[in-house]
Amino acid sequence: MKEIFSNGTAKGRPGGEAAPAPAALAAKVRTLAPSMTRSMQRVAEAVAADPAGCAALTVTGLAELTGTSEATVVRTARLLGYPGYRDLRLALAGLAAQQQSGRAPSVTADIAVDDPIADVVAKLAHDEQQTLADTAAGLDTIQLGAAVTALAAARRTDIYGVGASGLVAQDLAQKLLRIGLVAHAHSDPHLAVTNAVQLRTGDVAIAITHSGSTGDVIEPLRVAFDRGATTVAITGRPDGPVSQYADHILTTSTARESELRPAAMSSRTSQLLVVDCLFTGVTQRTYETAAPALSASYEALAHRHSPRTR
Amino acid sequence: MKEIFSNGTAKGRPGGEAAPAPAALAAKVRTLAPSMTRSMQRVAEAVAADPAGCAALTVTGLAELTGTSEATVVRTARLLGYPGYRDLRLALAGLAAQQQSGRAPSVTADIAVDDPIADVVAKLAHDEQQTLADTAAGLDTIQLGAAVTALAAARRTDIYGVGASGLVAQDLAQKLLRIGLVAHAHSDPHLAVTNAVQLRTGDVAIAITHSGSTGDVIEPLRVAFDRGATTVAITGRPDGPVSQYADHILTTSTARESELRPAAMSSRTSQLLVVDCLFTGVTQRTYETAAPALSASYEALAHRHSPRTR
DNA sequence: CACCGGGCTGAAAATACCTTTCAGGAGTGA
DNA sequence: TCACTCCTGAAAGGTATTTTCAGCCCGGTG
Repeated sequence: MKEIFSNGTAKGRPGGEAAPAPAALAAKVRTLAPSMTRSMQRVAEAVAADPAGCAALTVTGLAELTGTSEATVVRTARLLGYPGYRDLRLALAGLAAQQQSGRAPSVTADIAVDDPIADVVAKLAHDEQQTLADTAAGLDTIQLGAAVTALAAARRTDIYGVGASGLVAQDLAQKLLRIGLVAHAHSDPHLAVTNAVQLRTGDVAIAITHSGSTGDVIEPLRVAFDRGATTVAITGRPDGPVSQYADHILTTSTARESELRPAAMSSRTSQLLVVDCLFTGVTQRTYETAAPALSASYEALAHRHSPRTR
Repeated sequence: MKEIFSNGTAKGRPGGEAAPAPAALAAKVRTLAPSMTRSMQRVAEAVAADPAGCAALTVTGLAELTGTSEATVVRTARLLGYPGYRDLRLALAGLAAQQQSGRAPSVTADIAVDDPIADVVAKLAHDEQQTLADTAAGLDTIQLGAAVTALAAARRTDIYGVGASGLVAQDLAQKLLRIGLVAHAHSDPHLAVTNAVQLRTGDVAIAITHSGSTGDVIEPLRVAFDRGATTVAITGRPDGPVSQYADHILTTSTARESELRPAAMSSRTSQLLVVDCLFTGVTQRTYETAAPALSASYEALAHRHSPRTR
């Protein structure tokens, strides 16, 4: 056709969308899995389970292996952020090579009801570490940078979260207050909406929801969006309803969950890392005012600690 | 040696030598270069010089780049031990990935004011992972087990925490409520004390304070202790004042902190891991009642999530 | 100097592979 | 039950890779 280097892959990154995903493929699979259809999940699963093996297969081979069709394989590759299967396969080969050299056994079984307490500690710690690594790998630094910029310049910031995410929202609010910003966390949906109405261009609204479809936080974000505020979504489902009102989307990773390890646990870890990144970014950006504010709040609290404990 | 099948097809000969060449590609190129024709040398040279770049090219692209033809590229790939160009390209992608991973930005360094956002993410994630590892290693499983036992049998549980630790306290309370226990988090010191008075033997009181000397949480713990309740302290300073009223002490780790990474950040991570361990332990211990309670709360919340996103 | 043969080379044909289209069909909500 | 949406795979349609083959360069030879 018109292209000379048709599939050339060209470094060109037009819209600046999903990253080609280097090593964070397993994480991406887990993040996107819920939004996949059954057949696509089968493909994604096979890919995540054995990158090296899949890299050796053609589209047809992988389709047969998973009992699906070539079309489905290509669709899955697209969903994972690649232009087509060819590129997914290249990435897979890279991943396989890394694993080969990395040699990480990490035999992490699920937590069982009869696990001794020491095993529980080890497994929980390991899982949370994994969640952190996945989140860091999957976080879009462009989006993050944009959110930081907006926060640093905001007249005021409203943060919405309910349930477990509500605590994360409060954590972020506490942090931002400490560096002299005007931030408030809302977990009451009604108050959140009534406050959102006050926002205007230049202000920032942040919605935190793992599922991406929590009506109670989507509604205030929508209001803020309509009022012209800069809106940010911190969610594990970037394709969820919340995203349609978000100027910037920060994706948290979705870790394996089980009965003894509810989603709320890993999503919280992931969300907090994102929150820390936002906070640190803003602190850097506004260092001149943030540093003295931090010191001041630190000193003010010193009095609350009784006898000095050396 | 003489040629096997001059220009014969000779579809792969498994039994022979021909290693697929993992990472020793540059070496192979040098070894085989003398036996190559001029055009093939040009191709081999390009491949050795920029594996990543070549991996992004199609056979046609690489032919143009080297000023040769597709046929020559394929011949070169064969000479290097691959069945065809496709496989050489996969190997190249793997090689590129390995090189890529080789350069890890000194992630252990402190966060600087002018660090690019990507470094901030990496460093924060790394630090939190470190904190988790430290906490898991330092946690006394005997004390933890004792605390779990007390919680599982408690008539009611009060949890005290202020500031950042207050959020952790709420997190624990939320979790315990979800498995059918009676738990409440207090961040108001006055209310905490008035509630503590209601506790009696068999009940549990938990104080969360990083410094170990936060008067606002020590006071209610003291009251609870005096009333005969089982008391637990989650603190980073096991030698602090809070410990004198604690039956069980769970130690959180104190990670390196800096201006851009206040203690509150790592202490929170550490505290949350301990909280998760407590929660999981209690869930195991009371599985018969906890499991249905968890399912029930999960289902109750499903309604709060708007349109199904599949 | 003319001729010849071997084998490198790239254009083009042939094939394998990847992508797109499209219609049937399962699942869902009314 | 019916209408509807959207998943799904078969097959058509394109690209990329591989193979074939004729031309050409080069050195050797009469």
